[in-house]
Amino acid sequence: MATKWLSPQEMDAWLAFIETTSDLMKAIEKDLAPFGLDRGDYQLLAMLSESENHQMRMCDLADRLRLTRSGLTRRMEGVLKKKLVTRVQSTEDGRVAFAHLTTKGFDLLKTAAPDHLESVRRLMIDLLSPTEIKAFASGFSKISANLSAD
Amino acid sequence: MATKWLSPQEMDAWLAFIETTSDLMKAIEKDLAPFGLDRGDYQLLAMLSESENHQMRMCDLADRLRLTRSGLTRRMEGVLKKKLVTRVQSTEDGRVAFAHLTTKGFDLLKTAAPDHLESVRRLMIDLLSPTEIKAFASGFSKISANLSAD
DNA sequence: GGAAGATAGTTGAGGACACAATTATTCCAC
DNA sequence: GTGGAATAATTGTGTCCTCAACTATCTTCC
Repeated sequence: MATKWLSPQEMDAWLAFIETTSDLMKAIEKDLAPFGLDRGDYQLLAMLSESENHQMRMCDLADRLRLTRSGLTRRMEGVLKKKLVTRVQSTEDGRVAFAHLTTKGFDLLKTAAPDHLESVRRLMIDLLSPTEIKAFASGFSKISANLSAD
Repeated sequence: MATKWLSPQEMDAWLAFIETTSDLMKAIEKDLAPFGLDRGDYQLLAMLSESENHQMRMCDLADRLRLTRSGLTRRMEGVLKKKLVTRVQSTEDGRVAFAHLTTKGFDLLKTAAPDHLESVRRLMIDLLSPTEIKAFASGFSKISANLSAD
C-alpha cells in the first residue's frame, strides 16, 4: 500500500503540535515551582479538590492522572510527606485506599491556582483566537474519543 | 488583582488539550515499539535524516530534541549500541562531537516512517477537519513563537 | 602568548515513572 | 460456604531524564 504523506498544512499542524507541547508544559511547570509543586502534584491536588469529599480511590485517581497504580503510589509519597494529602483506608472495601486532600493541601491549591491560571492564559489561551479555541476543544475531544474507543 | 477565570469554551480547550496529549503520545509510541524504537529514538533518527550529511552536533541535536546535553548523551548510548548512529569527532573543533546516522539507522527509519505516519494520521490528523488542522498549525505556532520570545 | 571565561560533552547522584511480581481482599459460580 | 478469578495497592527492578560538578577545548583580550 502506498504511503499517504501529510500535506504541508497537515505537516505544519503535526510539527507545531509536537514541538511546542513539551516546551509549553515545561514553561507552565516552571511557574508552579515557587509553590513547591510540580505539574503532577498540582494535577493531583486539583483532581481531589473537584471530587466528592475531597478524596478519590487510588486506582481511579491513577487513571485520571494517566499514571499506573505504582506510579501513583510513588507520587503520593511526595505529597504525603508534605502533608498535602492523607491516606484513608476504606471501611467498606479492605482493598481500597483513598487519597484525601488535607486543609493544608486545599489551601496551597487555592493559593497556586490563580498563578497557574495566569500561566495558562499568558502562555496559551490568550494567544489563541476564538476560532482556534473552538478548534482546540473540538479537535482534541475527537482525538480523545477515538482513543477511548479502542 | 482579580483572577480572570477561563470561559467554558476556553476550559474545554485547555482540558481537552492536556488530558488528551499524553494519551495520544503514548498511543503513537506504542505503534513504534514493533520496530524496537521509542519516540525519542525515532525523533533522533528523523532529525538526523533531515540534516546535512545525516549528522548534527550533539548540542544542536539536544536543543532540537528538547533534551539537556546530558540527556542526549544517555539517549545516544541506546542508539549507538543498536548501531543506528555513530559518534564522529570533529576535526575542526576538538570539543565537538557529531551524531551521525548510519545506513542501518536510515534504513530502519525508512521502514518505520510509513507506519509512524499512518499512526499520526489515524490517531490525529485524519480525525480533524481542515479548519481544525489550520487552527492547530496557527495556534501552536503562536504559542511556540511566544515561548521563544522570552 | 597567556590567563579568564565561554562552550561541548561526560559522569555521578537522584527523581519519576513503568513493568512484573507479590500481597491482600472481594466477588462469583457452584 | 468454598475455591478460583478479579481487583486494589505496594514493592523490586530497571530506564530515562535532570542537575551539578567535572574535563577538555576554544575564544577573547590585554
